Amino acid sequence: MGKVPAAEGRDGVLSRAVAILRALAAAGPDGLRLSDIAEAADLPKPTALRILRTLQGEGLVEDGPLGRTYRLGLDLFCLAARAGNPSNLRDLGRPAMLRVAAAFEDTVFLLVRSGYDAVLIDRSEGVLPVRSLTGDIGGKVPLGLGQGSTAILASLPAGEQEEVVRHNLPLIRERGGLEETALRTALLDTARKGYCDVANGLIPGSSGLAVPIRDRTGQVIAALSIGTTLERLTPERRAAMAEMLQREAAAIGDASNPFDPTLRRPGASMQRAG
Amino acid sequence: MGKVPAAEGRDGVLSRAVAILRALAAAGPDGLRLSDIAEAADLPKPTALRILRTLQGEGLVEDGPLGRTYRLGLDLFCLAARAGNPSNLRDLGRPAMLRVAAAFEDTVFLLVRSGYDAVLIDRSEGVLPVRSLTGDIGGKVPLGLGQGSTAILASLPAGEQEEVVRHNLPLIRERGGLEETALRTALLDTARKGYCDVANGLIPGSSGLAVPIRDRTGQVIAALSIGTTLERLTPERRAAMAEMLQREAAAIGDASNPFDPTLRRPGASMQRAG
DNA sequence: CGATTATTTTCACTGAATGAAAGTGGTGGT
DNA sequence: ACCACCACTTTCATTCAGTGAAAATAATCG
Repeated sequence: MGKVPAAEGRDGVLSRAVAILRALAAAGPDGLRLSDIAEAADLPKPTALRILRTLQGEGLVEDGPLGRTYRLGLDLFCLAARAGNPSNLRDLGRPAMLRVAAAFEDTVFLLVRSGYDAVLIDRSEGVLPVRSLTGDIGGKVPLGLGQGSTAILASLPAGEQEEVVRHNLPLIRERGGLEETALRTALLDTARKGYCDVANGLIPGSSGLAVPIRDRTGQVIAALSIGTTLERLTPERRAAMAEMLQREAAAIGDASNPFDPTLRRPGASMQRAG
Repeated sequence: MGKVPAAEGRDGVLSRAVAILRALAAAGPDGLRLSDIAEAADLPKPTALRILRTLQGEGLVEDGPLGRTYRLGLDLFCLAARAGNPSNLRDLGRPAMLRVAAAFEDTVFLLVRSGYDAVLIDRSEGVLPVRSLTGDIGGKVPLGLGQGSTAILASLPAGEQEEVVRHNLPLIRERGGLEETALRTALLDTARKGYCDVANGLIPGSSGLAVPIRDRTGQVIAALSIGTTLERLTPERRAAMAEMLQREAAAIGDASNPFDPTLRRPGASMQRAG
């Protein structure tokens, strides 16, 4: 009869179903076979099968390309397309992104913070395809890896920033980002200038520039970022980009709803508005 | 007792949870209160609450902007970002879309068929923002409304096309599309030319051009579409666009996996591989 | 074709899910 | 300040949805 509040039970069909969905998401578009799913979600096969059938009935899962495989379905895509829009950021940001992309003909990214990560929620392509660290829309990067992500980290309150840095440093190092000293310098630099242009050159020749987006209470909620190449990032363009990004970011922040609990700190996961 | 196979039960926590997710998706980014959710999903409040809590624990649902509201969470967005990629179409299509967008500086859309509808699964913006019928990524249009959607419909086998037309005509008419005669003419015209440029002028001044994407078996699976304005659609540009779209669509189709069961006909919704 | 491995069905059991009812908290009217 | 109202939350006895071992069936491979 443990009434432990944080008893993150892995039982209940619902949690199991979500585990299956996660397993399918982790797999590619070719899908997974029942056995793989059962193993990945740590479920007996009959149970996995029953859940898959139900999900399939709901359209969230569909048959994969090769016979007897399963993958995430179109309905799930449609359903979730309207998710991940905290403070209406996606809608508010779209026009700004288009303007920036049109002005510089480079790719523009919109990232929101989620715990220790930043999630890419929108993108507007420029003339040349730029590879983003997050992979595609919906992808995550640890805060501190890449310009947008670093712009967010640099704008967090000191305590929170410290916690995130401590948590993410191993990940950042592992993925070829900055060392601790360089990262801390970059954070200070970003905070001072109001934009981030550290070349944590993960993709050789690539670079970018990002600014934090703050709501009206001053809390960082997102970042607006440009991805480009080193040679296109001339001093003049850099200045113009920084100026425009800051202007657009301010406009987005002003328009966003300040009363948004999505800025939950990573540590405190159970604040009830009691 | 009842062993009715098609007993699409609305019971089972899973189905109930999905009903709740659907309700939340239908609501805007401001979220819904418990009472509204319970009503929308046709569930008693305690049940709805319990499910919401579990979903929230999984990150699929989060607190809304105003106190005591719920909305779809970021995790759902991340999860589903990798869904809706039948035949790997999204990945295969991306480079083609970028090329087309760069060539004409107009917005490019990638639509896949889903039953009686077409779903927008990707978009690459041009210089001027074009409003798409589907709203945003993840949005649906009935087949036969808009160029991309019509390109798909025109390429279906006769019987299937007929069924879809009969099913969708009321919807199309209601939403300001073509009348039956005009639609049928447009379908023939599209099939003959290999691309669709009917100006079912839903958005005045807007127009576009679309081609079907067929897999190697010849089945239509998607459409590649350009959205532009009437004055930008000069005869020369139209010809160049049609040529390029057809070339790119053919390349995508050749690269796609032909053994994909996603081309399920709208009628047969319960084909079990027994 | 037979051996192996994956999928699916069956079924007796059980605890997860249920929802009526009671309790708590917050909001607005006077 | 008070009360009346409505929304949210907790409790708990009931029961049926979910479970998974085992067996049957189907696919795969050498």
